[in-house]
Amino acid sequence: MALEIFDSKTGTLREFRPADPEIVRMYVCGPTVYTDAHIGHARSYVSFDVMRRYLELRGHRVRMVINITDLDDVIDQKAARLGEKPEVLAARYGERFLEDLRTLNVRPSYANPRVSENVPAMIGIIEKLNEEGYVYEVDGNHYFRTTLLGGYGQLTHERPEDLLADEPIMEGRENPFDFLIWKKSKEGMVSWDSSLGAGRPGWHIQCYGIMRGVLGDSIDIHGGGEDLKFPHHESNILISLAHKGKDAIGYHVHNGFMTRGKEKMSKSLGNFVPLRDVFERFGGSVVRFYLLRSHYRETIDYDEDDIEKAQQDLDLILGFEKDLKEVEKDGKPRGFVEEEIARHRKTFMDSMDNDFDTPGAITALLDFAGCAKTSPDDLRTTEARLALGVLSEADSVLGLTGAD
RNA sequence: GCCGAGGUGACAGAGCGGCCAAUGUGACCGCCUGCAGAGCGGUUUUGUGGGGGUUCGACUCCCUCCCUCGGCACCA
Repeated sequence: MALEIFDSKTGTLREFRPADPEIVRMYVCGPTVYTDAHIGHARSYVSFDVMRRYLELRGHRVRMVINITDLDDVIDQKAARLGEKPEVLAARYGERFLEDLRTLNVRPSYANPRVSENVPAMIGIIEKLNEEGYVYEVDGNHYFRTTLLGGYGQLTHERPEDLLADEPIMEGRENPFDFLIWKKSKEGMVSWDSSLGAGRPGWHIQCYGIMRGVLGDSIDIHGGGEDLKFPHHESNILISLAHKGKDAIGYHVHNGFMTRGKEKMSKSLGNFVPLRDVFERFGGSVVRFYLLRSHYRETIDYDEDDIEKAQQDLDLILGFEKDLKEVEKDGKPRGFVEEEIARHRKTFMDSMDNDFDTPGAITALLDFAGCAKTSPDDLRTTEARLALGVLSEADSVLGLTGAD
């Protein structure tokens, strides 16, 4: 069976075929680091980590990049409020974010580039776009001209006019979809020199610039939360069309949201759950397992009772593994036959092939553990070893152990 | 309004046309135990949002309606 991935752009499952069979390139939009991550962030990075791990189990080499957005107005604002330098504040939260990823047992990325470290590459792209007429200035700020290309709305599957709010925000722009690509420098802002004057790159070009700079001209998977589809990823596609004449993304993948009391977690509603609060009660492995009990595109309504259930399921699987290790050593009967082992492995892999269906994959493991208890056959050492091999594969994908 | 994703037992969550509506949790009953827990064995909930259609046969495909969540310019 072949791996199929749901591509947001086509809205369909598509068989996964990387541009370069040797190396799969993944780029996941990282957080803006002005505060600590919440459970929703964890969900996103765990989801993409599992994809990466599964691709690796299938024999691919994967270059996964999660960027860190350390240049942004909200960072500046918070830093000003605290009376510290924006770059210091961003560095601190950036480090804390990477710590959180480790706690969640997210495999180390190929790179975690900061926006601030990649500005020269972005300036190069912006200047080129400017020369080619894609950029115009309004009051010192520079905007990307979206109307030249058409094709806006590819990800959202909407006509641009339907995307408009009641009162389009113009701010002197030619078109409401045009976006800030170069923000002019002002007091307290970290800035760079360019042919467009002193300033810094806008959000959309930041991601695009890093992606191209670190991974090259062809990215297999571009991921992020579903809220990033519009306008962020939509704008990224436009930049790519202007810059290279095509959208260089193979598969646009978006994870679903965390809600709390059925409402989206957000700062304004005050219902977000800081990840570090969760870690006080539950280990990283458990939180991770909890998130993976739902498919990555489903909405998860945050519920600590469910985390406790996840803990129980996880204990069941880990207990099974422990039993197997004992059997492997002393041959105590406990068992099933080889066909059972192969069957459960197949279910696991088939589930993962189905757009990374981790709930199905986890079920296969629970079923595996259950059948081992009730089967009348004696388990031989060789079978224990086989079964442990399957669990080990599963663990390499789900990352059940090794965190905390 | 436009676009997207969904609606399966108490909860989570599979099923991709017949092989079981899976699996785990919960609850209940036993065994075990000085008690409890763990473990083991067993039992359990009028469960597939409504209505049409296709089919010998639909949770599974098609149409339609209802409902939920999300996006519509800060957002993972």
